[in-house]
This record gives sequence, C-alpha cells and structure tokens, in this order.
Amino acid sequence: MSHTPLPTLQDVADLAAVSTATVSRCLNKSGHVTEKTRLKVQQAIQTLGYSPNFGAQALAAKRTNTIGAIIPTMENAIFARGIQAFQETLAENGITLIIASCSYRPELEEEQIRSLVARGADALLLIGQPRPAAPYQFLARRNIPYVLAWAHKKDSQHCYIGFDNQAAAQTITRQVLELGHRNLGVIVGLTRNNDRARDRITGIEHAIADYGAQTAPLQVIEAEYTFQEGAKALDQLLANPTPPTAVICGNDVLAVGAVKRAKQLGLAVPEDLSITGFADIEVSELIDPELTTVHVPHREMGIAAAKSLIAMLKTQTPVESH
Amino acid sequence: MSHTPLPTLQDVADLAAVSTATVSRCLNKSGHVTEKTRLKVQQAIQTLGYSPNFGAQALAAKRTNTIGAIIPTMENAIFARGIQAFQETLAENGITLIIASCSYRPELEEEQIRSLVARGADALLLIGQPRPAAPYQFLARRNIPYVLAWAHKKDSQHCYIGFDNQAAAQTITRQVLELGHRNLGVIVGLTRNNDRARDRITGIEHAIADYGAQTAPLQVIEAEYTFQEGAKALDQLLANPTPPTAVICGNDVLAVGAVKRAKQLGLAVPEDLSITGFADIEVSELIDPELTTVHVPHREMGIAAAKSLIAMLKTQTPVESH
DNA sequence: GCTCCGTATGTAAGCGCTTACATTTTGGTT
DNA sequence: AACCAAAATGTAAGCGCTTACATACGGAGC
Repeated sequence: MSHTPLPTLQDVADLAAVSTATVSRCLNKSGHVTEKTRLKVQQAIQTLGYSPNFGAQALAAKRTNTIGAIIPTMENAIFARGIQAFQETLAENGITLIIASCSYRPELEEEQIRSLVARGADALLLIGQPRPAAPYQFLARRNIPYVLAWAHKKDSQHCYIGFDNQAAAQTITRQVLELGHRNLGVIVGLTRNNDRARDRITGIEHAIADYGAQTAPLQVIEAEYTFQEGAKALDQLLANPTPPTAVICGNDVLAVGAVKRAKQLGLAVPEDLSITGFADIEVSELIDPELTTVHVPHREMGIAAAKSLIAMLKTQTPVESH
Repeated sequence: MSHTPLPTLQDVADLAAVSTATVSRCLNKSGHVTEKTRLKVQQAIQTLGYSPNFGAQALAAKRTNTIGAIIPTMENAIFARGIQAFQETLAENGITLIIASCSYRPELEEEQIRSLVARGADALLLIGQPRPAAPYQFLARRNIPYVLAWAHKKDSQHCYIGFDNQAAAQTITRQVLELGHRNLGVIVGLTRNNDRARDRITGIEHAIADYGAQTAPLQVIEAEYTFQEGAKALDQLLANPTPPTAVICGNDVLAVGAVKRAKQLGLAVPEDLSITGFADIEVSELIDPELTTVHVPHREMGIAAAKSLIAMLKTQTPVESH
C-alpha cells in the first residue's frame, strides 16, 4: 500500500491562505482569531482531512495531554470500575489515558513509572502508598504531578484520593461486635505490598481492642483475590478448636467465597456464622443472603483523581488530599 | 519548584565525547557501535540521568511504540480480562497501551479512533464488527493496522481475533434441546450496536430450527448488562401464558440474575427451569448450582490480538484471522 | 609502504508543530 | 482625514531526535 503523504499544518495554511501560526491558533483555541478566518481554516482542515502530528505537537508544546495510570491489574473489578470513571473524566477534558499494570510488584511499578513518563505522560495516577523514595524523586525532578489513589493518609506531602481503610474496617468490625460476637476470624488479601489490606487489619484490631473482645487469639488468614482462596481460608479458620462466630473479610471476593463454602458446610449465614465483606463490587449482592459490606465509591474516586490531576496540570501546584 | 533543564541527547554526546548519531545508535541498538564507545555512552547516560524525549523521538522516527484499544467499557469483566492480557503482552514487547472506551456508542467510537490515531497510536484494537466504512478508510489512509477482537467472520478483508458466537450459541442451545426442552426463552444483551449479541440469537434460532422445536413463538428479551435486568427479563418470560421451560442467556451476568430471581420465586434450577449462561466470567461459578456456560478464552484472545498487531507492525502486512 | 574496502563515527538536514516577537490591519477618536 | 491603540496575522526560530550521506579509520593484500 502506498500513500500520498499526510497533510501538514503547512498544507492547511496554504489552502486557507493564512500562516501556520494562525492555523495553530485555531486548533488550540488560544489567541484571537476572527470568525471568518476560523471558518476558512476549518474548511481547509475538512477538505484535506488533516489531523495534527502527535510527535511534533508534543515536541513543540512540551506536553502530550496524556496521563498515565499504573494499577495492579484491570481484572480486579475494584480498579476496573474506578479506572473506567477516571478515563471517562480525562476524555471529557481532551486527555488520553495510558495504562500499565504492575501485578502488585513494586519493582515492576517503579519501572513502569519511568516507562510511562518516558512515553510522555504529563501526570500519573498511582495506587496505594508504600513506595521507596526513588520514584518520588524521579517524578519531582521532572515536575510530574501525581496522585495516590485508593489510599488515604493524613498530613502527608502527597495527594491522596481515597478513603480511610482503617476507619472503615474499624466501623464494620464494631458493628459485628455490637451483635455480641466475641470470637472473630479475619480473611484478608495478601498484605505484602498492599497497604490497603494492612490498614484494614489494623482497623479490625483497634475495634477489637476497644471492646476488649476476643476470647481466643485473633486468627488472620491471608488469601489471594479469588473465590476459591476465600473458601479455603474459611476452612482454615473453622479448623481451629475454638472457631470464630463471625468472619470479617478484607474484600468482597474473599467474603463471597467464604459464604459459599459456609453454605456447603451446612452453616446458615448469618445465623450460624456471620460474614462481612468489603468493597462493594456487585457480586456481593448476588449471594444469598446479600453480603453486609462496606460501600466504597470507586467511580467517585476515579473522577476525583482525574479532576485533581487536571487541576494540578493547569496550575502547576499540588492539590489537597480528599 | 524550579528545575535545571533535563539532559538531551546532545548533552550525553558531549559528555561521552561522541556525536549525537552515535548515542542514538546505542540507544536504538541499531547500526554498529564498538563495545568501547557503547560503554562510554552508557556511562554518560547514567551520570546524567538521561531519558529520551518522547515527542522528539516520535517526530523523528515516525512511530510511537504505542497501540490503542477502544472497548465498550472496562467495567465488563469480559473485556477487562482480555485487555489485561493484551496489555501485558504489549508491555513485554516494549509497547504501551492507550485506552479509550466508547460505552457501546458507535459514533463515539469513530471519534475515539481518530483521537487515538492523533495521539500517535501505531495500531488499533477494535471490538466487534458492524461499523461504517469511514473509519476503515481513515485507518487505511494512514496505513494503521488494526484487529477486530471478540468477533469472528470468515472470508473478510479484516483481521478478526475471536470466536464464532453464533456457533457457540448454537451448540449450547442444542444441548438444551437434547434434554427435551421444546419451549425456550432467550435473554440477551442489547443487540443495538452489538453484533456479538445478535450472532448469539442467530445461533439459538438455527439450533431451534434444526430440531423443529419451539411449540410457542420464541420469546427474546433484550436486557442491559446487570443482574437486576436479568432478573426482570426472567419475570417477563415467565409472565407468558406458556412460559418457557429453559432459558438461554446471552451472557453470564444476565444468567446469574435470572437464576437468582428463579430461586426467589421458589423455582428449582435446573429441575423446574433450566438456565444457561455465556462467556465464563467467574461469577458464574458462584451461584448454586453452578451455571452451565460457554467457555470463552478471554486472555488468549487478548494475547493473540497483541501478537497479531505486533506482527503487522513489523511486517507492514495484514495477518490472518484467528 | 600503498591501495582498497568494510566498518565505525561524524555531519547536518529535516520531522511538523508552537510561540515569542514583528508586522499589518482594524476601527474608534478627534 | 489623520492618528493610534488594540486586535489579527505573519515570520521564523527552535523543540530533541533519527538517519542518509559523508568522512575517517584500520587492517588485509599486494
């Protein structure tokens, strides 16, 4: 397949009988251009089928209108939903999203940060908090704004978009304790490289401490993000000589797995065994009885993250945490 | 925050006491460079903390090592899983993914195609088939390779990566008919702008025709991709004076919703009412009894799509459909 | 020691756009 | 009609990189 070369700004300028600068000004809605010339230019763009060259634009303007996101994985419904909203909001503002996934591996994430920046990301969305200083320095050096989403911490230099996992876990645990349970079990995601999971455990522990509850030592089982692992974890908890009467799960997927297993074992939920979830993906309403779970506004977080980054890009100043 | 300007190729060249061409050659692993000078250059890059400017590179090299994908939405687990695999495979090959979502709206998709190309996508992944000629012409004009994923059609000029929805639907319907059912109901996703859903209906109809089945007129209900809508659709089917004894669902989400509703109504599944799913997202194993569903290799499709595009980019030639 | 050739390196011309600055046009005042 | 500020447009200098082409180098063959 051979091609006539694509039209350039110059071609448009020639056809419209104006200078390249004027065409550029039309395109970028900057500067003052008469309605008349704007029309001439638009006409020319139409007939030529012109569309700007990305590289040239990026080179000359020193920005790409591109924002990068590095998430553990898109397969997790939690991130998928938030990222979808993030992307929609960016798109509304003429910004393209580039995505990398790091499979919960920090060293990979660090590499991805460099890669996305090298690819021209003007700003970055990162997930969670624990991270060595190097990547932050790298971003600071290049003056690249970023937000830390799905995470929360007060009094930090970073911009967080998220909610307080610890407080939320503490609340739901307290509810369970109010019901009279005094022997809890916990199933959470892998805490290695996942501060969200760790925060939730802390919240649970605090709630228990508040109530002076927990007759037996608190059992905490870590499990991968699948139904099967949730089920296996429940087996482990129940194998204990003094099995818990209530199980707090760190996310809905584990909770659903646990509920399913409990029913297989002939246990009525919540009569025989109380189980709670966390994170509000829609599977939680599927099982019977519907899961008691913590509501997390994923879409809202995605939208907030996008807005913050856009604001930072515009003002070149950091924005307050949410 | 103020900054010393970032180092450029020229800076590296100066420090290493070579020309910019040589540095460029080192970076791109092209041309012949002595081991000795390669080391000098590497050294210089290290000490300067150099990393190439994306825009300049794109402008000069006329490619971005970026591939775009336009999917209806990431919130649908089907696409999330496939796209995740797609992205991983691209990353292994040093290619970045840029994503846009079109919410099942074709006019938006057309706009996104232009947008991603303008953003420098070297190639594109599109979902499904029905699409006016304009976008294809646009891509041809710019010599941008693309694949049509999650779709399938024989003897086409396009490269498809997918499976035959019609055949799959026909197979599962046949299984149901083999069980003796002669009055089926169908719940599918919205067919408007969704050739996959349409193909599935066709497959179901063919199977029914093969068996000369269907005592009553076939009821087909379209429903949005949510559990609730699946449940509502089941209500509609059952409202019929001669309600179906088996329900074929166009996707697992609808099927799960239908199963849940059936149980609420006191119907045993599959004894009183047989229900099948389609697409194999993991929710289908959640409900009890586990759904009979059509297995779809989402990850494999994502990987295949990535490989095909990379190949097309390398050879500048289209690749055969899968 | 000289020629010749293949390989390593240097030179410099763009790639297509943005934007600071220079110039022209416009239209309201006097 | 002449003047002038403000608005519109034009001019042209890069942005940082790749790559075709030119040049330098170094050893084999005579």
